Amino acid sequence: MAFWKPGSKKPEASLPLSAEVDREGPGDSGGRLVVFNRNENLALQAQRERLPIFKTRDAILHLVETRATTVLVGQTGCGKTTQVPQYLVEAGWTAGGRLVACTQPRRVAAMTVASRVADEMGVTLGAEVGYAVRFENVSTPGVTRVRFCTDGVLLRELMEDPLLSRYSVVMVDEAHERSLATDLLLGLLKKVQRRRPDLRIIIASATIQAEEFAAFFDTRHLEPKPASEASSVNAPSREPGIVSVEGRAHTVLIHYLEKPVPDYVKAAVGAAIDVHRAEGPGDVLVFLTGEEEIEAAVSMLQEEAEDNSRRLLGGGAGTNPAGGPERFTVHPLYAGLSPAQQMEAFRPAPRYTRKIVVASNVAETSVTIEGVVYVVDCCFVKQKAYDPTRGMESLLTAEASRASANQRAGRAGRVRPGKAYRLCTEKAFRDLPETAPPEMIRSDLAATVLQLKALGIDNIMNFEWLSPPPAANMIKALELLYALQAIDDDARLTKPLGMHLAELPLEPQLGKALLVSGELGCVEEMLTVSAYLQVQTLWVSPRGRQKRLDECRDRFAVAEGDAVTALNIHTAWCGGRARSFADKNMLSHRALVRASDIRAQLARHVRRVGLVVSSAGKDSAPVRRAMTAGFFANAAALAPHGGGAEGSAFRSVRGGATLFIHPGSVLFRARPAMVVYAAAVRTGREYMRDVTAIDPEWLSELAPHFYAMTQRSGNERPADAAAVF
DNA sequence: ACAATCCCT
Repeated sequence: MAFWKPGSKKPEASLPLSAEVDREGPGDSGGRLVVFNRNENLALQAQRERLPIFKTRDAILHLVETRATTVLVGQTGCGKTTQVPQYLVEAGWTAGGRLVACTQPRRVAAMTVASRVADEMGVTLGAEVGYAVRFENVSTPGVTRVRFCTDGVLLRELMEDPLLSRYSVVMVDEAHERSLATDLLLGLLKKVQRRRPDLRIIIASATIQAEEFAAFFDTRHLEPKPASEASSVNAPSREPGIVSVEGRAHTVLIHYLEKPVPDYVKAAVGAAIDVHRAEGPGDVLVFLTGEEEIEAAVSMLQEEAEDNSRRLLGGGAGTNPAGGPERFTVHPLYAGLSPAQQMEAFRPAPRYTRKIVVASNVAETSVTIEGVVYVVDCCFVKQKAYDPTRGMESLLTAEASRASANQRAGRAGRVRPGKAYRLCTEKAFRDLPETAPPEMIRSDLAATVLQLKALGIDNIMNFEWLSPPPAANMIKALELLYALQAIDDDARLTKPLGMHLAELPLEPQLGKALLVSGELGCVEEMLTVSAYLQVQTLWVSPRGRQKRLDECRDRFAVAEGDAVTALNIHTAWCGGRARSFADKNMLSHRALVRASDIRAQLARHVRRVGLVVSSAGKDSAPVRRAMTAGFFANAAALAPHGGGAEGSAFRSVRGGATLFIHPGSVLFRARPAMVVYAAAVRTGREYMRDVTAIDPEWLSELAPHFYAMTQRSGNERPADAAAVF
């Protein structure tokens, strides 16, 4: 492997936090912390005390006691997620009926970590220890003391209880990931803390971002409280404390390329094969950016595996010079695969066989593959970007950050010391950005701004963002909300429309489409459409079965577009809700169940808002009118000459951009005169997804204010936006 | 000769 050069700094000094659940900890369960026979629990207690974090237990509790905010820096497997909430319980933070919250960016993490902690505390999940994720609230009012939840759930809770009055401590875990929800939550928590000095915040973060969080929460310069005020006597210091916990990960030796390579997919395949031939036992995890690359690499490796086993003839227990197996198997892993296909990548390899998993970013944070000792990293990621002038999100392949590459490398050090091979030179690596740009600054902000307004934050320009989004993104969001009549000329939330939109767990445009269905007499239908537009992978798409998929889709497809097609699917699915129905039609059973769950949740919201549930029966026009009333800003007209085999070209009504119908839409080959779309995304071309054919007349009828506004000056903005200029 | 990083209310 002459083309590899070991990194000059041997193991990475500090791998960032693993985003998954800390698994270190006592292996057994049972035993209880609130006990009458303490001896029973000695083994459990001893194991908890062996965790690296135990050494800093007192320091953590001291900081939480004396500081309003504590930043907790902890590496993979240090036990922070499972132990800190328990320390807080032991130290009395849940006395007097108060709760400790611990937020996670992902549902599975919230659920599994809650279950783990309940085991360690010897209580039933849902009693003293519970969790809350969308559709599932496993907790008991008055009994639950520690509550794990997604950060999205806590954000919603903030709308009902703006001071989070039930909580004594909120721990925001995996904060270094800088997801939109985490950033928003941290900004709001800072605000809450000003009115509730007793609220303690713990931010669990990777090393490189600890200072940034600490600086953000440092409020020593703000309004020193008069000494006469009783509450200030015991008020904690406004200077955040930082505490660092050592991890338990094994060292990972990093290798770099001596020279850059022109094709990283081929290079990744070559590196995986080199590792297989030269290294000892242990599975290989290869990071590439997306499905196309992954499938290409898998087929190359598959070919090699077949040649390889032909060469080996029988035998089966052969080893290479380093003692590694001679045989290997190959598995793709990305979120678009069905659960059954994903399982293949997790199943341990047969004896005398090495497993090579070629994965997307799912394997960086969301899931862990046991047994990985070698990582190959292409050092690229697919990253969302937002173009405010076009109101369009795009997905571009970008350089990975060093933090992300370190996280990937860390996947090799879970079971024993490992090795990581980066497909770039060491110099190129040093030039990579330290961290990825926070999601907040590259996202459509309409829903975020709406939520802030609903929380009474009227001047969003003055909101203390952890990373302020570009002004253009905020203006775009305000313009859209204004056009939807969710905010008025003074940029205040309208009543009741704006309020209701903020309460719905939908993007504002779709929320508007759902709310107007009351007047249009198609609430039943719009509940279904709204729910189906929320699920991403409705169709199963195994490679090489494109024809069959098209046939299946044609069974439900109608010329009115994807929304009306969803109605057909839902009606057919409701016939028996059978898995066999899903399989027969190449639909994802899981997605159908999820759509039904979302539909039920939306139905509850809609009833609370006072909509009378109505149905338009077989007439699709009201549904398409409702879609127009929500997505009028996303209208596009068939271009006179455009298009060919790649689909018809359209021109956006506002802006005149050239757009194509996404190949996944039922209207891909159709040529409707006018459409509205729920989302536009740029990959190679600019594509419209979730497309509905409409009557052009409807635009001026259902959104006169918007189209009149565009014609008059094209320039009118609500007050909040105007203030920037 | 057509497309899909990843999460979440």
